Amino acid sequence: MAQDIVTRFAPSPTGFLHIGGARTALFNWLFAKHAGGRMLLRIEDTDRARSTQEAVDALIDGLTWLGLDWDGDPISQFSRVDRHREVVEQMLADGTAYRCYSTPEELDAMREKARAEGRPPRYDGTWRDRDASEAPAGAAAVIRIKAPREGDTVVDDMVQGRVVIPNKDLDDFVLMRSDGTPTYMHAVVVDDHDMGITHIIRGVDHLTNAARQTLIFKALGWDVPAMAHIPLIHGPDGAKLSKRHGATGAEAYRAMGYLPQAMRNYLARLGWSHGDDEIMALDDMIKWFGMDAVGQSAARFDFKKLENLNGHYMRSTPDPELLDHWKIYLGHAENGDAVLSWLAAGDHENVALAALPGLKERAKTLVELTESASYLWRQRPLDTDEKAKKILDADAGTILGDLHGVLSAVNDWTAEPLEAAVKGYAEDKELKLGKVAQPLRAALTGRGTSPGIYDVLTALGREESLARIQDQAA
RNA sequence: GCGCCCAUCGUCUAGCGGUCUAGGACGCCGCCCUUUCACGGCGGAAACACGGGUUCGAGUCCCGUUGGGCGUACCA
Repeated sequence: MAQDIVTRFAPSPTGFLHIGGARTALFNWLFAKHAGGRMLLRIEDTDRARSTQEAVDALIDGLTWLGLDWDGDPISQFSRVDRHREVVEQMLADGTAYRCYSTPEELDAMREKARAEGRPPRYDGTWRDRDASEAPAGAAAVIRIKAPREGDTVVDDMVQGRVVIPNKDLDDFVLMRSDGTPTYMHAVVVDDHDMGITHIIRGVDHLTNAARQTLIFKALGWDVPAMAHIPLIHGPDGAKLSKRHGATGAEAYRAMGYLPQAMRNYLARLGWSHGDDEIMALDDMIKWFGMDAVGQSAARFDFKKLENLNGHYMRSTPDPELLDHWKIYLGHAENGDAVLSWLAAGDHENVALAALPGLKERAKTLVELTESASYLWRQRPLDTDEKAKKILDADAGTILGDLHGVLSAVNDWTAEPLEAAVKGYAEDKELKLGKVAQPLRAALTGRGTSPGIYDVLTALGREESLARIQDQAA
């Protein structure tokens, strides 16, 4: 048996689960599942200012919603500072790291000079070989790695291939700040090593970091994990996905009425493919996933395709399950509470369940589903102001269609005559009665397209009403 | 500036030297189904960034150009 595969998702708590991060998590998850390995979760919270509990909760909330689980407890990087320090001490002792007393001003001057001379703005190694006795009294030092100045550092990447970075472009970067806290670069290496990570899967924006981290691994004499740097997700305009593109957090997609299974499928296909397969069951994704089929170019986010995929999952998700997702959505939607309390009352869940088959057929998102289901809880009759709105018949067809809606709008079939139901629906939708009656007749005589009418009545135990309606139609 | 990465229809992609007059999906257009919408079915327009090589043969390999992206912190 080969060594167990261990991947990790290591986000920094920014207040939400970035959609790019979500895909990184998904790839890590799929890769681990595919290999029967584990995925660990590590919170990169060394930046104390940004690392609030809420931010961490938001991360976990996003992952949970997407159905991405991890093994063991989330690990706080910050909690491991003692170990990070210990390793740096070791490097100091080994001579693979050294103290640097250059001031920020000196560093700035250094970079400026280098840039002016057309060289990469790097630390010039002023303190690289100086003796500690030369240190200015009382000055706080930073600890830098003593990186090789000749040769190249090679990153053998599962996605990017063999990437060669000249060492002269990788300076003696900082491992430990003057306040004694580790930098990201150092903490990542120590943690990945200690956590037994075998495969690092993250965005290409870390590719150069991969070279720097390789230097640390080597300085410590540790094995370098396998790496896979996946391409980034760009906005529809081709620029890096950012706030100005609108939704960048997973929770925003939840609030827009997308299903987690649709998100997973969409995200998986962004940068990864399996022949011509578009819609994939989770089990298939796990079975098929592999880094060799991950592309190398950035992908633009396409809402239309996501929407289409979502429509597919809306239709194919079993009603009880869809109802659960709907409730989750409502819990995060603008006016979801009102609907949620309606659902909680009486046997409204059953009413909703009965209406779902017809409703989900034409809704692409849970937002649309909520909208088209509104006849279920709207107060009737409408107040006069609302009635006063012009009763249009121009786009009548657009709105009525759903005969199944007409029928399920009736709260009590035996008490309320069909005419009242139809009238209520027409009023709801601001339609002329005739416009509703016409297709209703068609449906009742079996020529209509609306599928749910008989099913709903049956589901509601209204066989009696059904018979009556059919009589009436005849 | 320097380093690295990328480049097939509008978008996501298939393609791993000949089977490519380049396939699929979304979107778009038309037709059918349907007295609405949606779903579904059928059909259509739509791409190998450019220039050099290598080769009998290049979307596929190499180089350059152009265009994008990432990195270049005592941020992660």
